[in-house]
Amino acid sequence: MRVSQEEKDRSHKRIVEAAARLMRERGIESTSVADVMTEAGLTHGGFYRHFDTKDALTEAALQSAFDQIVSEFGPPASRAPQAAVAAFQAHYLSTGHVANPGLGCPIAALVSEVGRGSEALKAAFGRGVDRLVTRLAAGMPGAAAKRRERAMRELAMMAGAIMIARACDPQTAQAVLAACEPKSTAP
Amino acid sequence: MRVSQEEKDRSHKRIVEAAARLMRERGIESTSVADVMTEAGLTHGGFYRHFDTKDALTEAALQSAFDQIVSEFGPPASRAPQAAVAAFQAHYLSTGHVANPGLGCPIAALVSEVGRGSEALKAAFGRGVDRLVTRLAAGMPGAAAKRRERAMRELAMMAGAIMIARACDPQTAQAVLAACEPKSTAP
DNA sequence: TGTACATCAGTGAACGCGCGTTCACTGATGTAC
DNA sequence: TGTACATCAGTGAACGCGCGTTCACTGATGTAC
Repeated sequence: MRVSQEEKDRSHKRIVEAAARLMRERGIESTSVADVMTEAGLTHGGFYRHFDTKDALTEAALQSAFDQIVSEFGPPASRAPQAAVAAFQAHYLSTGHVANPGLGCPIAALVSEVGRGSEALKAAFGRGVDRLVTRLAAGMPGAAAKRRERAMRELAMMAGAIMIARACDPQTAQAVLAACEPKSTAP
Repeated sequence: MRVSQEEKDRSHKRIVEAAARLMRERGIESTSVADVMTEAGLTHGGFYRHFDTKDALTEAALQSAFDQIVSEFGPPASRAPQAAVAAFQAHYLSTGHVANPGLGCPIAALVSEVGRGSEALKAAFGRGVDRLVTRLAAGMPGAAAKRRERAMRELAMMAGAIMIARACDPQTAQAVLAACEPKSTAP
């Protein structure tokens, strides 16, 4: 039974958001099209009215996950970018983030599988990384010329720490998080 | 046709090493038992004379990959641990490492999938991380008490950088590697 | 505004395929005498 | 040292299962008049 255009748009959004969450939780390969459709309240057959292939869904889900994490910075015109970055880092390096990949950083959740994926997927990932680095760089201390570099270093370390924490026993996980916490912002 | 014990031992080693390489290249899930056995010069049916399950092979492969990367440090009694760490870091953050995951760091290649794996797998991974951190810490500058923490930070950053470089377009990849290179060892 | 009809979102069965694992079989190895 | 036999590493066909994708079908939506 055909549904209205608005209803279809709502279904589309639910599908993408379900995929963004499930893929971060279980990995891209381990998330089936049928799982995503069930989570979206639909049956698997209707999937191909929304996407040509699972790959296309993966790209949309990746984009959606980056949108979400970038939006957690708050509006870009914020008056206190350094405070925003500090809050982001504290939130990022939390045990909550380790335990809940489904709503967490897409880099920490999907980077490996994207690295083995299509060029289109890598391009989308690169764009997401770029957006995140730009927001981080805006709140970095030090010379403007070096802020972007520093933001990349911080992001690599934070994402690495979360992934390692997820892949180890709780004790080692805690040690990694503690080691990577920002202490003072350099003398 | 039954083969000698020594022949079986050689087969076993070939299976584990093929798995360690293929799993780092393609990921654990995307590496089939049949692929591994073919690579080892055998047929898939014989696999279960060596391992009870694919999970058991994965654990052995992980161990083997960590053995390999730790051994690249050279003998532990080395007189120049700081130089060994500097060489390790330069080698780690190279484009060659980005392009060849099969013989590279198991953290950078497998951390995500291990994070979704069994507790046994995580325990093996944690042990590997520990060994690597210990070797790195021995060559870290600064107070002894802080060396281990610093080694963990460096390892998280280096592994994060390699993974991000693998998942982006070549241009972004190069920028990440450049940003994470050690410059000077602090004043 | 009302009617007739084409469109198409969603359903659920079906497809071909690759996977991990099992199994009957082969024949060289290892062991008991 | 030589013989008889049990063991078992490796082979290749087969299994059941879940996957991405296709398809015929349904009936409400959207459009043309």
